[in-house]
This record gives sequence, C-alpha cells and structure tokens, in this order.
Amino acid sequence: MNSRNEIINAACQVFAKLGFRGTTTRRIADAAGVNEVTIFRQFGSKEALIREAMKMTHSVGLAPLPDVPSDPERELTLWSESFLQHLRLRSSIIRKTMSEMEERPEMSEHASYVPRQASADLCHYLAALKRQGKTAEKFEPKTAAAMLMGAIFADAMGRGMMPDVYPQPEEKAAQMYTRFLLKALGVENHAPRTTNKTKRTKQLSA
Amino acid sequence: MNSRNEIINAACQVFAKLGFRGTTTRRIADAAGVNEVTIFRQFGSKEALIREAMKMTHSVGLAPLPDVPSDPERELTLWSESFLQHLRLRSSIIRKTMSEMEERPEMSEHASYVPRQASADLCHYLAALKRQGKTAEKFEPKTAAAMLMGAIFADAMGRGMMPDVYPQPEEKAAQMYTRFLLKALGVENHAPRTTNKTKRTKQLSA
DNA sequence: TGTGTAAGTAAGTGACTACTTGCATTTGCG
DNA sequence: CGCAAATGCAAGTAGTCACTTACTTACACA
Repeated sequence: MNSRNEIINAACQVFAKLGFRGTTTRRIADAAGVNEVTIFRQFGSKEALIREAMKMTHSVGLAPLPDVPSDPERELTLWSESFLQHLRLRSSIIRKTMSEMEERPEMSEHASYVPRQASADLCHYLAALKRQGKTAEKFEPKTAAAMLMGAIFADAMGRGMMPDVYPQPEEKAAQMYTRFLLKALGVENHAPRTTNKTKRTKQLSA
Repeated sequence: MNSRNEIINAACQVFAKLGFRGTTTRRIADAAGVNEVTIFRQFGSKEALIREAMKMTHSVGLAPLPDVPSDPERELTLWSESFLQHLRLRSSIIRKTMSEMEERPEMSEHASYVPRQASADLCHYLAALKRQGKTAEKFEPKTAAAMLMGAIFADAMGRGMMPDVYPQPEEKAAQMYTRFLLKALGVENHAPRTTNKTKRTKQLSA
C-alpha cells in the first residue's frame, strides 16, 4: 500500500513537468522507484492513475477570512499572501491542468475547486465589509474579487516569464494588490481600535 | 509556396488544440490537406515547423492608447475591451504555450511579446494620467497596470471554466474592470469637455 | 511449514511517432 | 514543347507508447 502513494506522488511530479502526454508510465515508474507493471496492477491504466493523482493534488484548503471583518487591510493582505503563495507553489501543475482541460474536461472539476472557494470566500468578506459601512465607494463584490484574484493569479502565472511587468519586490506584491483594492473600495487604511492582537489564519490542508 | 502557409496555419490550429506532443506531423498534414512528406521537405522537422508557426501567431499588434489622455474612461475601456478580446480569441493557444514554456523556453520569447507591450503601453498611459493631475490618489502605475491586466487575463483564461466567478454580463466585463481601476486612481468618471469626437483606435496587425 | 498477496523480471504486442527513400505525377514557366 | 521544382504516394526504419502475459521472488501470517 506504500507503493500506491509513491506512484501517485511520482505521477503528480511528472505531470507537473510534462503534462499528460509527456507523463509516460515508464517515467512514473522510474520516479516512484517502482516497476512499471506495478502501476497497471494498482491502477489499471495510466488514465485512471492520473485521475487519482489529480483528485489528491487539487484538494487543499485555503487560509480563512473572518466572517466579520475587523482589520480589512491586515486580513485581506494575509489572505492574498497565502493565496498567491498557494498558486506560486503549484504554478507548474496549474499551467498543465489549464492546458489539458479542453481535452480532458473531467480535470476541471477538481482544478476549479480552490479558485471557486477562494472567490466565494472573498466575495462573502467584501459583502460583509460593505454591509458594515466601512467602504466609501459603491462596488460589486464579484468585480472587486475578480480584480484582486485576477491580479494575484496573473502574478503567479506570469512573473517567472516577465518579472519586469509585475510590481517589485515580489514579496510585497500581494500587499500592494490588496492596498490597491482597498483604495478602490474607499476603505481608509489605518488599523481599527486594536482590541484583537493575533488573528487566526492557519493553513488548512485536507 | 501556398502549401507552406497552409501547413503553418494547420500547425497553429492543431497546436492550440493538442499542444506540442499532441501535434503530430500526421495530424498537421491531414488538417492542411497535404502529404506528410511535404512538411519535412518544407520545414525539415516538426520542431522547426512549430517554431515558425509560433513566430507567426504571436506577432500581432494591440489597440493603441493615446499618448496624452483625454477621456480616460472611454480610452481605457476601449483598450481593455480589445485586450480582453485578443486574449479570448487566443485562449487555447495561450494556455498551451504557457504550459509548454518550461519545457521549451524559446517559446516564451514570442509569447511574451504582446503582454509586455500591453503592460508598457498601459503603464505609460497611467503615468501620463498621473502627470496631468487627473488622479486624486497616489498610485504606482505598474501595480495599477498589473491589476487591470491581471483581471483581464484571468477573465480570458478562467471564465470558460467558471462563468459564475466572473462579473456578468461577459460583454461588460472589460468596462467594469476599467471603472474599478479608475475608482482606485480617484479619477472622476464623467467625460471631459467634448472637443474630440472620434478617437483613433484602429487595430494594428503585423 | 504452507499459503496468499504484493512486488519484481523479462519478453512481447500492436499501435503510433518522427523522419527517410525512391519513384511517379503535377505544375508553372521560358 | 521541355524542363525543373514542388508535390503525391508507398514503403520502410528505428524508436516509443500503453498494456499484457507468464513466471519468479519476498514477506506476512496461521
């Protein structure tokens, strides 16, 4: 049963580098330190193995956003940073998945889980912010969320290829996008009455 | 000499659908209505043909942005719409190119031409806007440009997979992103004194 | 000690891959 | 017409692909 996990991990790594067609059972077996025949005995086919592997890699949780906003700049910045980091760590496999989706639509189901969740969370938070009356400008949460997430997504996908196009330094990018968003919403950027010191922003992973 | 172009076009179409490894010389020949051998006589190798094809598809121009801003909302909306349309029309091939870039870095040279140009144009325009004193807020042109372009890019790449995550209706998306940007810059959204009627926003294609 | 299960080994199958060769046919042009 | 370049056609080469079969080895447990 250990070889099973080794094979799945190896499949993920090879897939992230070479995509579906480049991921041969031979390469997976080598990467897993396992005989090629074992793959077919365990999973039946390459297709089934990749399906299994995709199920695993795309099922992770995100940093949470509080239900009731208290320090928007701080909370949104932390969330943006964790989202950006999540995408950066997985940029290779995300690129491959987006590329294969048209040919293998069943992949999109798992692949879209994280961004869907992120969008829902962010929209919910922004709507709460609006309801609180903390925003000076009128805005549509969905558009605002699409702007912030789009900027973060594009940064994660594109900075490696064109570093000069994205804001510097890299580590402050999430913060800069967040501040930009808040400016558009008309949220004043000073912290609120500081009653809460440490906020829980643990990373979930399932 | 006509078959040469047919082969290049076919190669682009097949590549956009199936990526490098899925683009077999057999499939290209079929799509071009040409014998497989002709491909090798014309281009020498599949590798060389794809290189040639990528050179073609990625060398297009964008809608221009005026050097001196006059009606920011109108001008930026038109630009955003044309940029979004450009990305949408090429979303398949862009996905494939992004996916193959790590394995074939020479592709990124051509692929990054359009977004680099777009970013430079937009930054230049936003800087001019700032210099004109039309913006109420302080901002970094590069960050602002990354936000708008990121939102547009993510829309073009992701709306097909998750339509409910992006603002509706689809045709107004570019406008909404643009308005959001202008709000963050503190640009008041009414048109200026209307001295100029028709603005030149022709599509260049080289 | 015997038995079942997971794994390795070796060999092979048929389909597909990029690419080549040799020869017949078409096409454009002076 | 006559010639040459471009193309089609048929066949073949060497390699890789996913996947199978038949057999052996290693280990757990009773």
